[in-house]
Amino acid sequence: MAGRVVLTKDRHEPRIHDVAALAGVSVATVSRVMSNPAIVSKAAREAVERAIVETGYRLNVTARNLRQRQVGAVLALVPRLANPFFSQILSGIAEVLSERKLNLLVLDTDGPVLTGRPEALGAWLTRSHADGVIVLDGRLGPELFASVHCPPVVQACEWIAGLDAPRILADNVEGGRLAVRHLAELGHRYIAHLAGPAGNSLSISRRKGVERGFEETGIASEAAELRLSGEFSLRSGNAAAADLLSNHRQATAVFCDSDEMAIGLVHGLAGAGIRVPHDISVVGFDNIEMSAYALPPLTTIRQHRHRIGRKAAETLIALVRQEPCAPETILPVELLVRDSTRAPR
Amino acid sequence: MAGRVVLTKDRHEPRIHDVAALAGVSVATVSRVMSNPAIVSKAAREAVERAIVETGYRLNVTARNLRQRQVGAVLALVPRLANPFFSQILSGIAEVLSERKLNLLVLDTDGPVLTGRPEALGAWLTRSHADGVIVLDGRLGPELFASVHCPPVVQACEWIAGLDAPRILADNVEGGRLAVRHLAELGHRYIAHLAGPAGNSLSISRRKGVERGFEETGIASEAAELRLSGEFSLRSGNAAAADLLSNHRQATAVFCDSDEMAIGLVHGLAGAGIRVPHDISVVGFDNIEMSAYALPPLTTIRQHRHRIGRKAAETLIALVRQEPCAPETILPVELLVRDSTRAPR
DNA sequence: CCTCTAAATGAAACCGATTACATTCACGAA
DNA sequence: TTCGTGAATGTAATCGGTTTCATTTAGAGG
Repeated sequence: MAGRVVLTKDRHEPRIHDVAALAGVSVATVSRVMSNPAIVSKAAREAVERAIVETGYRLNVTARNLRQRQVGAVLALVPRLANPFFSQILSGIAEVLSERKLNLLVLDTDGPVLTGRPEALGAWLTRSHADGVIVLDGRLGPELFASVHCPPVVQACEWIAGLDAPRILADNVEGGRLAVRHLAELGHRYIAHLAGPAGNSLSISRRKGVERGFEETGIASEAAELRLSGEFSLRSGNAAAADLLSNHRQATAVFCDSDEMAIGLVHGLAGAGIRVPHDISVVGFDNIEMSAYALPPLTTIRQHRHRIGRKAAETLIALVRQEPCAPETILPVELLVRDSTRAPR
Repeated sequence: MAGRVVLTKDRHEPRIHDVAALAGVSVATVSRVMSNPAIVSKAAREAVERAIVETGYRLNVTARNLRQRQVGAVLALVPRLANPFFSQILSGIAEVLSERKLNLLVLDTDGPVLTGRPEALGAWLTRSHADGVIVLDGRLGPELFASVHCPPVVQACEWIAGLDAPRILADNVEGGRLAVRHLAELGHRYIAHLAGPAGNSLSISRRKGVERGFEETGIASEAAELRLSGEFSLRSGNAAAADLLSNHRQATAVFCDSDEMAIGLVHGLAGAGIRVPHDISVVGFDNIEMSAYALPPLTTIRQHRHRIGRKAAETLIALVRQEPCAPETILPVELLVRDSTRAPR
């Protein structure tokens, strides 16, 4: 009997056709039961549902995607996947996407395959690879996304000059301003700014806030030139300590463009016998989880990375659906005062 | 005028058929030029290559995947995407995958869509969703992966009891042993162990190493019951400080199952006026980047997370290709001595 | 010149779904 | 009875490639 052997290994996975045959309907009806049950009669629907269970049928997503000319996935371009800063944004993105049954694809733009030849990235920026792209790397060139093959793009956190795609940003200007005002109110007049790499979009905005803070508090002349730069990392923060001590001895406080740099800086200062906040005050940026547990716990500017990720994903989905969406969304930041700042001696 | 605009949006993207027509060959030849150029004549190949450039043709990956009955993607199941620990493993995975032109799909098993109903995960564990799965979450049940629809699975870091899939692990036993021996050699006899959640596979292995260390150094009787537990997080490490101080005052050293717990613990102890390593020594596990910059810099067990990720991806690829692969791979760990340990007072 | 073989190529089936369009049917109105 | 209408369903085209298999072609050997 043909029907008896059901569980042989070599029999192919059940397809929609098999379900249809067992339920005694056409494949179109089976498809409708899965996508829009309301339009099929109760009898047929139940027969199909039984047949699905009985055959152990699973939809082939690739086939559906081909027909519907979609991919069912969104690509996230992250500068350094190993960096905790980004993982929390990704987590926000992942949250929204999985609600929409979309997959999250991750590409490390600093991975060995891509480094050195950014044009290789172009191969991934295709409508057949992803329905949309979320860029977290501000270093990429705008021309990469200019191709007609490139799906809709949203920028989050950092932004790319010349790229006309919606941006989801923290209020970096306000963050810089808050940090400086906090320090100025404590009585600091010589405030150094440890920024990111030259040209980084985050640092540019924050610098603007810093200078606004200087003006508002009337300390522009003293503080204006106390500038350092790093690359957001612990290591570069640590290295900045030496720079600070040799070139900017008058500084009594440092505002850092990332918590990691701040923690690295504190470490470096400690190595030179300088204690925070006793000798120098330090303010970070980001409020990474670690900052609350650092010694001393770090005063910092909190940005809601998870929320940025969520908003970026939501904006991208709107963009893909051709719904209207704001060209720029700025999410609020707040100052968290902990123990790394106090009045200068 | 309708005809005037040549580059209208509605003209479909070029397909393989268009390339073939322009090059004056069949679609089969075009396909061969892309997948196996060696078997087509030089003349045809060059004509096709020209046509590809001229039309701006891009392969539709979905169509190819459908025909080849593959997905071109690997799914990583991570417990908490926002946790820096996992991002570095992911980065290793991503590296290998992109070398092989495979996509990395990420699913946060702690995301709001999945929490509370792990069976929802089953929908993703299908051959049509991914060619393979890398599980980083030891809390999932083995039955999830037992379905005939589930693609090949590899476990990394943590492992699931009862799941018969290759495992890529750090040498956790040796890590526990190294930590204890180091402390014992410094003269500690009352060594507490701050483990992960009860039943966690990592903690079980490390405990085994800890006890081996106790025996080897002859301190089993003193140290055996100095046990604490947390959940690998900063917060739980911080909370463990109170527990330690109220229940295990005699401890002069603590071995923690993660650097994050260790840093949280140091923070909690500092709040109670206990200084590390002056009053208590602390050893961590993982060697997260931050541990070198903590105050004090943390003595810890280094595990090569990036390498674990790479190895996991490589193993999965072998598995998918039905090549032979080891059921268990153990990667070495090493002790890094920094400043959070010293002889007891 | 004929035969044989290997290389190059093309026609058409195939992957597994969705969906446009046609068809059937039941029912109420004319 | 006849017709129109809308709901339910089925047939077949379609998405865009890959790959099997058959055919053509070129070159070597007899």
